[in-house]
Amino acid sequence: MIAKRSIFEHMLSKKTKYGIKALIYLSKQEDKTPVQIEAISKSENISRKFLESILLTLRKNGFLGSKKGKGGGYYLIKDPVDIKMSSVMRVLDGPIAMVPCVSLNFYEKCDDCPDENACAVHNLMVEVRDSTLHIFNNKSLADLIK
Amino acid sequence: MIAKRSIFEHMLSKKTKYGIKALIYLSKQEDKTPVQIEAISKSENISRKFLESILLTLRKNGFLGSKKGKGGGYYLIKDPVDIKMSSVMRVLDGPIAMVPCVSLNFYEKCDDCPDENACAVHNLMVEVRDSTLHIFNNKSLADLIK
DNA sequence: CTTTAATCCTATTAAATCTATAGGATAATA
DNA sequence: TATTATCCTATAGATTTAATAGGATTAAAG
Repeated sequence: MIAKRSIFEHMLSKKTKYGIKALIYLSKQEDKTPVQIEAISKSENISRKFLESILLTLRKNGFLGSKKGKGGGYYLIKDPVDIKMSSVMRVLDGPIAMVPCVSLNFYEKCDDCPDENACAVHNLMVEVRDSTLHIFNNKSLADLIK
Repeated sequence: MIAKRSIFEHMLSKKTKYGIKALIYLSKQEDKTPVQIEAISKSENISRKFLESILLTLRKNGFLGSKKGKGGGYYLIKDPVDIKMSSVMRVLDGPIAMVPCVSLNFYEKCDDCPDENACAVHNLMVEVRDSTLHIFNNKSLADLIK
């Protein structure tokens, strides 16, 4: 009874998806009062501990600020307009797409491919990379919430 | 010493990549004489047994024909012009991208998401799906080899 | 100054998936 | 009948993702 997978199934890891949802949640807050993990977790149906690690990553990478102790929590420290989806996805990593030989930031040569300029698969994936990146580069958190 | 992954790393599984390479190899044959797995395996640096299972899948899905016994092997039974990349990728499955809730063919609801029309992540991924699918739908095996 | 509430941090487990291999069954050729 | 090659199913190994555990740290409140 396992549903067959589509070619689009795992572009977005749960980690990244949850991260974006948390960012959306935080950007909808009226003021910049810290919000507790628990609140976001419940509202968005995300495992408390898993979300904790995700928010930690977002904080360490300059998206969120935090406050410890009573009344503590997380809050956005960037303007949603300045948070590009591509940067969020890079930070939360998760394998989203394609082959390493096509990566701009973390290029890696394919073991099997002697000449990638002559590799038709490579060139196809470059095309997909560019179109996808174009979308993620031009979509901000602010765009997502409107 | 593990290289950090990019957001584009695993869009294309090795299975699919090898499958496309095999199809390209076969489409470059002069005549339709069967080619043995071994020959493709060596030429493209693909594990013999792994490739065997991939070719089997391609045959069962109408891309290849085969012949057993001496002088046997695989051969293309469709015109490269009629082999769309999207259909190859669907057949060889491999998790390529995105979230199941965005799949046209194998839709699946997200556990965490009560209303996906209101889900900003969902809508973002629909956009990426469409742009990627557009490329794969309009790229044939024939396009790849020229 | 003690209690309580929250994040911080590292490590580890569990589950899923992809990659690859094994080994024999089947079929075709010579 | 020997040889060559695909057919087929099962399984092992490796990698990655998802999730959990448990305590350390910090801050507020009384």
